[in-house]
Amino acid sequence: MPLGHVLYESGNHLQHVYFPVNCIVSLLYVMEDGHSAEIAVVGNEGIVGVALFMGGETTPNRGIVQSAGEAYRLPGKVLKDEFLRAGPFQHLLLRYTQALLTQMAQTAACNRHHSVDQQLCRWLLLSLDRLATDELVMTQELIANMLGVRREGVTEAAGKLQNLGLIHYSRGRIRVLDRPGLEARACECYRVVRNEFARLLPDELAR
Amino acid sequence: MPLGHVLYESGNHLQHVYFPVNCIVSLLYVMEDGHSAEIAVVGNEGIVGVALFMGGETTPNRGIVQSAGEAYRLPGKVLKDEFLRAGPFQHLLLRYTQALLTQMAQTAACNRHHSVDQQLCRWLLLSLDRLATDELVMTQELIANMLGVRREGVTEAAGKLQNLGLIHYSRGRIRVLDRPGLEARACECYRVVRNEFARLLPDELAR
DNA sequence: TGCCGTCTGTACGATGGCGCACAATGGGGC
DNA sequence: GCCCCATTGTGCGCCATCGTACAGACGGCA
Repeated sequence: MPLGHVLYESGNHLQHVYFPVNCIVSLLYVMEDGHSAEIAVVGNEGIVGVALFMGGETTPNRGIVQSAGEAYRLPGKVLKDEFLRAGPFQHLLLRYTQALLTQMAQTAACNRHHSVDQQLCRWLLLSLDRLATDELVMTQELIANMLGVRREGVTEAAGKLQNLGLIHYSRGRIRVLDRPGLEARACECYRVVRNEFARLLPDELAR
Repeated sequence: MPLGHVLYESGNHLQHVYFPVNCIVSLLYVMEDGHSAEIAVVGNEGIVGVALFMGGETTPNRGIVQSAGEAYRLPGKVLKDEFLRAGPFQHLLLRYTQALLTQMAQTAACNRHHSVDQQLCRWLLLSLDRLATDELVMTQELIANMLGVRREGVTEAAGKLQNLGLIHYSRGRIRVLDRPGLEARACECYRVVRNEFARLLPDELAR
């Protein structure tokens, strides 16, 4: 799964679902004028394509690989059959979907009230939680797309964080040096989402 | 269900689910500093308390009556038992939940990119779609809480709409005079949400 | 009829983010 | 080892929204 690969496009009927292993997938809404905003981010705790088992077949979003890596792909039909058996797997999928709901809700609130600085911290932490490393391969331009802000805004915010010694970055690589420091600067949204995932999916995160 | 009644509070375990008949319920996230933002709005097409059957029992949101009226209340256990029978009712609930996902996603994107003017139009239309009348009983102060903006911002935006002859309001009552005109001024977000609800819940809306 | 409290209108400086333009830097490819 | 281009840094004017403050206006109630 290379960086930037589009798993599905807004409105297209999904053929497969994906279980990220060591990659991250962003769910993005792309507006008519080309602006975009990240709705949620999915890593190995989750599944890309909940619309398949929820019954909608498609959603008005784009699924795009935000950090390269591997993922399992499963034909939609296989997943749907398994889902319909109404076993523990179904419950797991539903609990994950609720966690996703929370993440989206929090994104909405965060977009309304918090500064770019805070959102960048939240975003870095959420992404990092879904990877095994402390390094992200990602240009500021791409981060800006995700957050739905200007690239310059990200440059400025990231500059502050670097000056504070919280992160180090250069040409498309961001390394996190002080995680607790980042958390302290992030808004409550990060914590709310993290706690809700921990509550709903304790086993998944323990793996 | 009186105006302002809180159906559930952030983090509380839900005891019941509600099926609005002629009222509207807002799902609100309230921040630590007291600011708030509406996440989604539920009318007679939907159900309040999806967390119950999704398996989470609770969500970090508040459910509050935004327009007085009546609703059916069902003990959570009854709904859950029915849900577990995995019949058409389950499918309906899941499709509704997906529609809710779309509404939240669109709210997030809208909060990021659109002006107060546009969002007010979207909000009025979404609320109106969930009522039988063309009049909302709601002060600008409350609308501001929902949208997560200043009351003055709503006053200004509403003033423009009134000058254009699209709405008429006075002391807590808003009447919509020109619906197509409002739609024209609303951002794409309204249309996306409406279309998605129509696609996922054709029968519900036809009632 | 008159009062009072709620609701709406208006003003003003502050500020954060936007759009644009362009400079500086550094890494990979030749 | 050098060049080119992707990436990052910086500056500037603009505008929407914010916070605050206070003035009008309407309507229910005494």
